[in-house]
Parts: sequence; C-alpha cells; structure tokens
Amino acid sequence: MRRTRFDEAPCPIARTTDLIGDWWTPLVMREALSGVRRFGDFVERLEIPKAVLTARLARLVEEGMLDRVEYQPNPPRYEYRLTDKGRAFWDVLAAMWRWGSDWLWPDGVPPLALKDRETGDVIRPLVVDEVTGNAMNVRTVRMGRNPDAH
Amino acid sequence: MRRTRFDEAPCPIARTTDLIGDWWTPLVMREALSGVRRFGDFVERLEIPKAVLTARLARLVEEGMLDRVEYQPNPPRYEYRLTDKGRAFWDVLAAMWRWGSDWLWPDGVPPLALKDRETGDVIRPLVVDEVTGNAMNVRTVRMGRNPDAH
DNA sequence: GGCGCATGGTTCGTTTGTTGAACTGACTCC
DNA sequence: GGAGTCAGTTCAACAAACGAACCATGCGCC
Repeated sequence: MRRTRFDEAPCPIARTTDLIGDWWTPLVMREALSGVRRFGDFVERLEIPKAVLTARLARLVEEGMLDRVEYQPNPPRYEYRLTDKGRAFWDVLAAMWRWGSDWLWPDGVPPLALKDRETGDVIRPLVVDEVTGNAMNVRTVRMGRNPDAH
Repeated sequence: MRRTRFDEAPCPIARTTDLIGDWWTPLVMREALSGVRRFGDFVERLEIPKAVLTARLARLVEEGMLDRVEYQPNPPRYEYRLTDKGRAFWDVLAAMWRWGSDWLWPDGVPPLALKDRETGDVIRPLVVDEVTGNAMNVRTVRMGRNPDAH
C-alpha cells in the first residue's frame, strides 16, 4: 500500500496533508492536545495498534510536533510532550471540529461540545481572515504567488 | 484487516478524520474548491492513480460533499460539483493552509499565498471563537457534554 | 466506413501499510 | 521468585495504493 508523498509540495495544504493525512495522526494529536503523554494511554484511549502508534509518534517527533522525553531512568521510560508546533496544530483540529459538528450529524447535534475551561461557555470555532476578521469564503479567495517569497 | 473506521464516533474530529483521513481526499477537495470538476482534470493536476480517484470521488459523492452530474448524454459524461457541505469544507483546508504556511517552511515562506480575489490582498486564515472573536487556544478549551444534545 | 482522438473510467500484478495477537526486556513491589 | 507495569517489537494475514494497460462510447475527418 505504498503512499505518495507531498512533503516537498509548494502548497501548504499538500504538505500538511503529507504530515497528518491518515486516519490515526489527527486522533493522536487530539489526545496529545487533551493532555495525553504516555504510550499506554494513547493505546488505551484510541485502541490503536501499538505498531501503528510507534510509527505515528516517531513521525510526529521527527517533524517536531512532539518531543520524546525520558521521564524515568530505570527502566528508561519515555513520554511525548507537545511542542509549540504541535500546540499550534489545535487550530486545524478546531476547524475540523466545527465542520464535523455542522455537517456530520444529519439527525441532530454531536454529543460533545468545546467549552471555555473557565466559564464553561460553548466555543464555536470559526475561520476568519486575520486582517479583516471576515469569515472565510472560497469564492472570494484564490491561490497566488506569495509576495513575501524570495 | 480493513482500516479502522470512526464514522460513528461521538467526536467531530474523529468523524471528520474518517472522511478525509488519507493523503488524497484533502487534495481532491482542494482541487474541487479551486473549480476542478472533471475526472481527467483531477488526474492531470494531482497525478493521482485513476482507480484511487474513482474510489475517493465515490466516497465524497456518497457523503454529500460532491454531486456527480451528467454534463453530456452521448456518450454519458459526468462531472463532480461541490455541494454546500463540500464548500463549507474550505474552512478546514484554510486552517491547514495557515498552519502549514506557519510551520512547514522552516527556511522561509511558502511560494504560494491566499489572496482576496478582488483586492489581491493576502489573506491569513485564523481560527477564532465565533462568539468572542478570540483566537483559539487549547489551554483555555476543553471537550465536554453538548448542552444542546438530546 | 475506418481512424484517431476525447473522456471517464476498469482491470490487474506488485508493493507496501495496517491490523491484532503474541512476545520482550527492564525494573518494582510483595 | 512471581506477578505486575510499561514501552515498545515481531509476525502473519490481509487490504489498499500504485501505475500501466486496457475498455467503451461517440465524434470529426478523410
């Protein structure tokens, strides 16, 4: 089942897809972002085959989304800690959360919601343009040469 | 050993991952959102194996992200048109675009940028809370029971 | 009326990733 | 010294991805 790579693509979507474009990596990141650090906890919470988890964690460490840190010397035991890069990835998962909530429960509403940790208010992620604050819309956007390139 | 499915998961991230968690579907959607409709154009632009494209398009049609529309009767020829659900998926790709731009060009900046179709201004997608307008941040968020459920 | 071209696929052999169960190795606690 | 903990590795079966070849229908051209 060999797999085509996009890690050298000129498009940020393609490179991101290369990194997280499988059915386990986003869930591993979801767990990591919920505070999971240990191999056994990932296995238990996701029911992911251990061999697959080993491979995914290795890639995420290699890509700098997680750090593999020894948390006890004897016997050596390692845990996986989020880096800034990994933490920033939350935005992508939040966008997936919103779209999934809006479109993948045809007969109602998902049982889970995102909430503010302090106030408990429901949070609804929305993708906007940082400058104008306007919601995204494909029709008003195009891809073009980056004026800051070179 | 079929791949593990998450389409009945209670978590929107998991269901979304089930749908787009592979290395072609996000790119097929990227092309669809750039206006590509025809089988041959997807093949040409992505260099995707035709059998794989056939499978991906079938899934996207089944899930209601694309419509398969006959655009000529003799010989019958079909094209793939975005639905509202598919168009809404742009937000997820925009979040991936932003994260990829920020983190996957360690030695510079990607050659491509998103621009406003009218003004040409560079657009930087950002994920915020719809109510407060504040940027997302994992640390201030938790997942919990949806108060609107049931 | 036969020939090549366009288009939207299907078929198929090979390669490679996924799965899940069994196993490992270093250490601790009793 | 036996059971338990934990972070993995190994292995065999299977399924999916790859890419090249092939197919089917109709069109315009000579």
